[in-house]
Amino acid sequence: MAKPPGSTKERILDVALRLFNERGYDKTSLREIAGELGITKAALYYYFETKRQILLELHLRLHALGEGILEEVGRLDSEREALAAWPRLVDELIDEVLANRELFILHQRNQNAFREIVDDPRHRAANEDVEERFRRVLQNPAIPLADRVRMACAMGGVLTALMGANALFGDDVPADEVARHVRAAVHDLVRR
Amino acid sequence: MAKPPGSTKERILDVALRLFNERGYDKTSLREIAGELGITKAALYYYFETKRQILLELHLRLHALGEGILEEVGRLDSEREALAAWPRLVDELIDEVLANRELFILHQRNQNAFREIVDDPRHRAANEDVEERFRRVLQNPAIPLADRVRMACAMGGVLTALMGANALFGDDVPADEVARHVRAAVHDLVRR
DNA sequence: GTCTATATTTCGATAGAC
DNA sequence: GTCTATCGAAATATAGAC
Repeated sequence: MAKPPGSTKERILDVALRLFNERGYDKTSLREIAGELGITKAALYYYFETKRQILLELHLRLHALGEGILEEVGRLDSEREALAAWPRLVDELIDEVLANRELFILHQRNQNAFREIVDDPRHRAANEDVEERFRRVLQNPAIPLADRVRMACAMGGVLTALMGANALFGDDVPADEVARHVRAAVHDLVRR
Repeated sequence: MAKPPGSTKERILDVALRLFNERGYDKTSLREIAGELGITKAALYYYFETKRQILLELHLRLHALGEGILEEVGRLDSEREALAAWPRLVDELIDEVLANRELFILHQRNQNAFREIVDDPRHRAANEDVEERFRRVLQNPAIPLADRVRMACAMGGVLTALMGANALFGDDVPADEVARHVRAAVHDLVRR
């Protein structure tokens, strides 16, 4: 499952991630990706069947990233458990966004593109349980709607403030300082 | 500036908005837009010079929407003024998102597409002062970073929870109830 | 594994009749 | 103001040599 980190396939994915974020998935051609790697477009087809597969593999990277946190989310059945766990889960989300900013930005900026891969069997297998787990919390009637809304707001706030940190607050603000404030802010949201 | 609400041009914009949200800007062809209106692709070019112009006009709709709120933001120079005004400004944002959900979703889901129009002179004229006004608040060193981060988190939370309300909390939750909880939640963020 | 060359499709945009 | 017909560009994807 974990590919050697210098392999051509991984280098393709790294370049694709960067270009998808710079120009958007639809406006990035395979020719451009290949060009940055010093190979030709045709060579990409040795590693990926279609352009979508490249996007899919990047999506699976995000999945792999969140497996630990999601497994925990899935076990939060009762109101008491969920409310107690959320501050810690939000902290983990913050850490992961900081460590994998590009990957999160890809998903934020290419939401329409990702709708193409939802039918792919590889995506379905990896995603069905994820959605199920999230539903167990955010659509759980045992938890008051007010608290579920606060959880969603916290997640949205974390993503907005961290992914757009430089654009929002200026290029000179230290990322760790922003992160510290985000942590404090959203903790006020999820802890009663 | 305000076009008759039943005119062909407005109907084109309405259909385009819907299709851009359903399939994404890049994957929506002019042929599809025309087809939904019962006209041909060539007829669209009587109203718009390019496909981008359609996206631009939709962007200007959002601008027109936020003029009132933005004018107020621009006047918030001091820390005291800004902190005092934010709860009310967040409330106005909530109202506008509720009243114009499709328009906000367009911008959330097609961030890459909008980067094509930043160079358009019509966009620059409308946008430069907007960014300037936001910078006056979110990049104002007179306001503690902690508070600016809270403001950004509040905005992100509002957008996430309201635009994704059905997907997040289920199709059966009443929108106004979600809005009420969002209001309460983000008020905890921006008021100290 | 990587190349050259090409097939195929689709799209944005234009010309000109009505 | 809307149409038919078409152009030209660019993209994904494939075939087959090396």
